[in-house]
Amino acid sequence: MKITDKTVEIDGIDKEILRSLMEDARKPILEIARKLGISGAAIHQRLRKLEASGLITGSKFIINPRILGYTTMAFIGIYLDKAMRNPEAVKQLKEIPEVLECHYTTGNWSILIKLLCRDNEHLMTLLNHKIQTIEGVSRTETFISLNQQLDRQISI
Amino acid sequence: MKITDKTVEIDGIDKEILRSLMEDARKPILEIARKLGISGAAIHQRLRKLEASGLITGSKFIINPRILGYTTMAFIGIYLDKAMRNPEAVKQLKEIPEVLECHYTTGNWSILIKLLCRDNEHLMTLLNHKIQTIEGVSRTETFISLNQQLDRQISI
DNA sequence: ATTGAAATATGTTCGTA
DNA sequence: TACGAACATATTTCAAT
Repeated sequence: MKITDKTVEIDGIDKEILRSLMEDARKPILEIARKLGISGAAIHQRLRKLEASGLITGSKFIINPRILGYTTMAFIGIYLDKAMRNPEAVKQLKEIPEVLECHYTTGNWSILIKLLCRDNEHLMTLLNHKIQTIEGVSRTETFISLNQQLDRQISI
Repeated sequence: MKITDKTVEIDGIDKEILRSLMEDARKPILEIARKLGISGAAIHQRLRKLEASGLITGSKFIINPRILGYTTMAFIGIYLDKAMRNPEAVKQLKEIPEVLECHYTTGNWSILIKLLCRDNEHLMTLLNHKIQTIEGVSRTETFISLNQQLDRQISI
């Protein structure tokens, strides 16, 4: 990742295009073009510009993990006993597929992770056998998400 | 949201389709079809089935907030002084566009939120003027993400 | 930056196996 | 489920403004 990113100016039409595609990545460009009253070619060119600027980083299908039996989301604050071992600990955390996010944070912990597992038993197994066993991990604090009320990107 | 979701069985071809589209929602179905050696119509039919099952919930363009000047991500644990006021507090949190996630959690806090702001000053303004001022919020604990190492969906 | 038109590629439906 | 063919749309490029 770059150390610095150049910020970019976007106008109202760019915003409309982005809002449409952030909501549904497969919405046809021509449909957006008709809605905005400009040509498909214009949208196409603006999208190329937005991609070149680095603002658009890709697109994803979003799946509902519950349908696969993953119903328990949790946040775990991790205390590491030596700062030197942080990169190695993070490397091992990344290898756990249930770990979805991993942040170095200010505050009490060295690291905060978000993870998604099947149920509480699965969570406990991960904690005992995959996370607590990482060298340098001295202690963890677990917060189970009882109910996620919101999940969105930044508003444009 | 439904109280219960029926879990679903998916085969290896479904997984390949999903993996392709979770990585790039605009990848042409026909391209996936060629890669897997089956017809486009078959993929189309499988996608309809996966949508009907609720496993696919949509698709999104992913944008890089840094390009818009949003560089500071933080987690905030919120103590609420009366459980009765939780729904109203959550409602007000949702109205803050910088709040990306909001979870009821076990543990010390009533609520954990994830938010994205321009810089530390913006974060402080949000805390003082938008979050601490919500009725029922007694105390907050802020953890700034110094570096996000990982951001992904569940692996299929 | 935007347009329309042309060329290419994809999405979608349907009858059949 | 999967296929292929037929049809409808969308993407992409380009010369012109």
